[in-house]
Amino acid sequence: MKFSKLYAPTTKDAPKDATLPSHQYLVRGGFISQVGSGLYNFLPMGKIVFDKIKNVVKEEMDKTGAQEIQMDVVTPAELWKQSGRYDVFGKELCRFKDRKENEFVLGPTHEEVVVDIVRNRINSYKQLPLHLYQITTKFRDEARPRFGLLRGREFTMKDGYSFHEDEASMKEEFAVMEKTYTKIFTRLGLDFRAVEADSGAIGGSGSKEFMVLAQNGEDDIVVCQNCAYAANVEAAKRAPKTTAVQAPEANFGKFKTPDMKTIDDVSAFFKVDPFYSIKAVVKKAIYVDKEEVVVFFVRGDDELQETKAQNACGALDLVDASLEEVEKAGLYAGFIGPVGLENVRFYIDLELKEAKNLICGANEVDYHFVGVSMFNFKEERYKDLVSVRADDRCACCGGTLHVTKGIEVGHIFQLGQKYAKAMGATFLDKNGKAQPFYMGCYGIGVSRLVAVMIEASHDDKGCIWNTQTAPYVLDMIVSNSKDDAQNAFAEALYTKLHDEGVNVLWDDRSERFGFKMKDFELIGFPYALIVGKELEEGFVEIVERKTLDKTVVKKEDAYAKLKELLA
RNA sequence: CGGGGCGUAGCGCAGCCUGGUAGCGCACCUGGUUUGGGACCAGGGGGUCGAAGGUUCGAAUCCUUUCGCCCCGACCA
Repeated sequence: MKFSKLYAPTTKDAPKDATLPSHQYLVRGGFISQVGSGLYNFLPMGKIVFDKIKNVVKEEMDKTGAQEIQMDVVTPAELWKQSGRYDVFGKELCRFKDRKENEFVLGPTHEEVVVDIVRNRINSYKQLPLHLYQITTKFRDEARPRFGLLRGREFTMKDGYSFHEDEASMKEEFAVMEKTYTKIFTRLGLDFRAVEADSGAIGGSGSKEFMVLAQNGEDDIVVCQNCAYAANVEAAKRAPKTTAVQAPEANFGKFKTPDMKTIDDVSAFFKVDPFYSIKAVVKKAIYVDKEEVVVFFVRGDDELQETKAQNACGALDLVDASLEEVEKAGLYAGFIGPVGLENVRFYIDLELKEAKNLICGANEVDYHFVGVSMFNFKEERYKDLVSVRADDRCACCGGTLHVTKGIEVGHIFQLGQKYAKAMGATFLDKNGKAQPFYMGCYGIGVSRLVAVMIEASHDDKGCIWNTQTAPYVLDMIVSNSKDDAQNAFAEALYTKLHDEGVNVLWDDRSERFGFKMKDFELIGFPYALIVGKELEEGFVEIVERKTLDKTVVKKEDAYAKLKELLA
């Protein structure tokens, strides 16, 4: 490709709303252009990069025997009503009606559609397992699109769905996908971790996220310094917390604690470490048909993890409860405790089970209990509720846990029979009995990966692509476009490389040297060949984008050297 | 969804407070000089000032409504 013909509108200035490097450089480098909130066009180079990433994903998926299909972006609302997600999904689900007033949705994911595809067509266990996937457009009406391609509303995802006769087969495919995803992200040259994750509203049991470690990640991940344990904070576990501080020995009793509403107030008053107190967090849980105030109890020095809390009570959503709602539920803010608490749904963190010598609210204004022991609560009240933090201990090996930022690029789920059951999709098993399918589902954010590649690899001059994903692997810069000798040398080499199928760009524009170099650095081709004034003495230069190191080579050696670098 | 900000040329902005019919930098076009780090000189094109309504002799500027975009938070399969 000649640069003079390439539509790559590069700019010196970034759009003012671009805050992340990936967003700035992809726009400045002429890869993408914004057309609306969370909506982006891919320009020629953006499309090349996108296709390269997509091909890596496709190749690895095909190797596993998964078959590519394409489902419609527009899907009838009826399917969503069958699965029950029409009401559950919330405003992210973009709904609309056609001219005949029929209801549709823009697919944010395709479990319903794929179940409809196999329903009544796969009738026997002999036809299983089956894995269908697609790489297509999705639409989610995000509350707040941001970060360019990282959180757009329209995006491209690889989503695969597998069908199985039993749980064991489902788990096998899950393991295959974990390996496959590892291959894909390794091929793309990314620094990533597979982490334990919350399944969210999609449902199912086991789930793992693939996180690229990056400063600007949206997710917090807990990583053990000692062993392989890694998890999203939403699902992270830890070894039960302990303390060296002496427990306050006291008989059970009620004490007046005027106006002491915080853990700090109370622990200072009783001169007791917050570890030995119980913190109450009041939330309003929202269900399909009702709203309800729910109380969560954790140690005084712990924090509630909201996703865990939401899972504990099975709510669609948790929001902060207003003071008014708290009072209406018969609670006294600042003096709430599990002992004697009635008529309110509540949950207690697992680590408080059988704990002794605690202080908690007495459910009476200006009073706290001391010497509380946690014995007589029902088993189902105990749930994992705490937010794991840096320096907590690993549940697997006791090592120190650290917290780092990650960008989710892949997520694999074991869905079980949830969708097949809801939608009546069954097959006949070996005993001739109708069974709902066991399903797995596996996603990769393909368009998001375009941005992630840059988030993970850039400097203050621009993008740094690797040869696997670069729009062009080599940028040939003719320093003086009026110089016949330089042009002739460049053209000969360009033609040779081009004919051999090397993805090379020839900057033949009549711009000055510095201008072309800046574009090379901004766009971030892995290598540049500079054909300049030293050609007269028989030399050209090869520049590596990553290090910006320049190597002078004899002009007749340039071809061999480039072939070696680009191999 | 709560709080805030911004819409003036392709991009980045000034002008608005105190109304008088629009300007700067970059980009673009023509000619010339230049050619190893985003050149220089000369000339030139391009904006119904987001939209609608109102006040006024007169509105980018004041008032009302509306649309869009962005930031912080909540949210985020």
